[in-house]
Amino acid sequence: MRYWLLKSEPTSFSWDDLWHAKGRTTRWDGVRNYQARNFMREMRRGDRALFYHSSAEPNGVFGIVEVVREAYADPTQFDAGDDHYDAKSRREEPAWSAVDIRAVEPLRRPVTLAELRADAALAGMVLLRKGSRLSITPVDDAEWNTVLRMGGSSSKGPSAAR
DNA sequence: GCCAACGTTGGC
DNA sequence: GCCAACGTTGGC
Repeated sequence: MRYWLLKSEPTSFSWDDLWHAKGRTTRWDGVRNYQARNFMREMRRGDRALFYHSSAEPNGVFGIVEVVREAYADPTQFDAGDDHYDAKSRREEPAWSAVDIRAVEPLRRPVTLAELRADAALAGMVLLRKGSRLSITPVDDAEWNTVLRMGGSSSKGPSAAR
């Protein structure tokens, strides 16, 4: 199983929105960056991800989600009424993908961006790299365990997962 | 609101 | 193929 981090601006879709969504599940769509899209295509059912609020007060990780459906064609790319419509994308070969995710549990304490930056064990996190703007980034096992520990999560690390 | 960093677009 | 201009992201 691999780990990821998903960014969302809570003013458009928050951890709370996901927690109260039907089945605590949503389609993660609208990604229009190739690198992020490629990461999404690497996601496998059962992979877990940190749910991160950006452009928020505070910024930080609020919960844990699970991939419940692997990459498929993002329908918003074909919807002329959608903000994420892409006139150049062809149905025979869709440019953009979506996955479905389900909320697993909130962190007991959200872990703020400032706390992430302050922890030397997380210095290599893709999220924290200078200039990093990707909405989907990989998280390694050690980083995952560190963030969950900081957040007081009851979930265990890779060895005890599932 | 500012602005650094980055990705994309389009003229050449 | 180069690269300047532009738009977006996102922390501060």
